[in-house]
Amino acid sequence: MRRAEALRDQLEQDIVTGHFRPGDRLDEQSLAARFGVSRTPIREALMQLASTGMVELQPRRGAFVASLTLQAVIERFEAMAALEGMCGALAARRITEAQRARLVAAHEQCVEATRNGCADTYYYANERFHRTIYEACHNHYLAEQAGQLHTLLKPYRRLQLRARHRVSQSLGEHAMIVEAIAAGDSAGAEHHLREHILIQGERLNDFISSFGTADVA
Amino acid sequence: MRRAEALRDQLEQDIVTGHFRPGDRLDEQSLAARFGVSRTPIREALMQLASTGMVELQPRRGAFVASLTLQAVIERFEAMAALEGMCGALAARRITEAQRARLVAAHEQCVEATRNGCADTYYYANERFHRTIYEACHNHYLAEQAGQLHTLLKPYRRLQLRARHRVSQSLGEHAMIVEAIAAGDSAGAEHHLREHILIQGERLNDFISSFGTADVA
DNA sequence: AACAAGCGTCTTGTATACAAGAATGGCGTT
DNA sequence: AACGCCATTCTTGTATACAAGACGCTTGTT
Repeated sequence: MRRAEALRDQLEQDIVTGHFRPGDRLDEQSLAARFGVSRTPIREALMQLASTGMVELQPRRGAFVASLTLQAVIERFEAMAALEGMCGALAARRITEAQRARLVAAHEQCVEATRNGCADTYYYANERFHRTIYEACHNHYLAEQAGQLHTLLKPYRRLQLRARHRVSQSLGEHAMIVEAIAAGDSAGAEHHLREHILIQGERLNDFISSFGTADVA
Repeated sequence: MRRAEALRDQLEQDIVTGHFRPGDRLDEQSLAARFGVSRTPIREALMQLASTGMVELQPRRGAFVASLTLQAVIERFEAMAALEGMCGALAARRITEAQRARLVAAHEQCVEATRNGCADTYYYANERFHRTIYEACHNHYLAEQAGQLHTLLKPYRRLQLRARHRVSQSLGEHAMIVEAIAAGDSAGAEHHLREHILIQGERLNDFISSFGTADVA
């Protein structure tokens, strides 16, 4: 594998896990020293991350971990609703038997995790749930785009889950989504998935607004 | 402006206008020599184009003008339908008076151009029509993504217009879109826009299939 | 004659060197 | 003492040099 790609993945991990936080400056020289490489592959990795929206490049100023305003996050939730809704619509028509089984399993694991109050397990099951839908739409490009946004919005999704009754509501939405997809109800799957995403944006908005902070970081 | 950005724009133009054709190899050294710069900014420009999908980077093999298979093009039309549909839905609720006027004007110019059989004028009016909708959704990110796909699919859209009766059909679709957006009919705008895009993919499929070529290039 | 293996060349990937713009600190002025 | 300007220094942007993998050609063998 090219070093630049390995570095990209490593940096992405560092950002997602919070080692680097939104707004942090990503100094090329320090990163190069830390990873024991030259600035060249570092720059390449940063540019790739910039193209996914995880990093913001300011000309002649350097790279920063993307710090999205509430407005920007909501915009992305709206776009995500469109993409994921389409995934659902297509999945309802194209899902394979094996994928359907995996979707149901992931959903049940979500239910189980909620019953046990196990936040981490819920988180990963939820991840599998959505990734399965992406896969089931049998549109590589769409799956890729949706997955990218999914990753980008990860931290904000975690946040909105802390809104009152959000988890149990979310489970109900998942149930309707599973049902619609299993029934081959394209329009229903799309509708429920879209609302499922849009609600997340709205709940996040509520949650942030109640703290009065403009920046989600 | 950084040289890399200027080079990216120039290369994009060269690809869109057909100076470089799908599948063409983009040799770093030749490009560097042609533009009188070193390979470094060339590489940067190529990576940026790769992130938009206009260029494909094969590790250790080099850069090629993206040559999408029919399957890949259809996937992108589906994704585009999702994004543009959402643009329409939001535009129906958020469009300003000025934007509405521009939309109507662009539509009328499309009608006019068709009546005169002026393909180029139609093309640019159609461009304005769609760009106005992107703008009217008042979601910068969504507009950006939709615009990027719009650019990427440009050559394939031109192709499907050659299908029988496609232009006049397209005009009818535009009319319904304008009407829905003007009426604030969010669901209607979304539906008509989505179908408008999906049909393009289908007509393209018909058109290509009737020639029996697997590659759209 | 056809195919495979090895070598040479060419291209990409990475490192280093150099240039140009931005930030910061000190000094001077008010 | 505070504000502004200039110089220094640090960082990014670009050029060049070097390394390593891929392709093609030649040559030897079957």
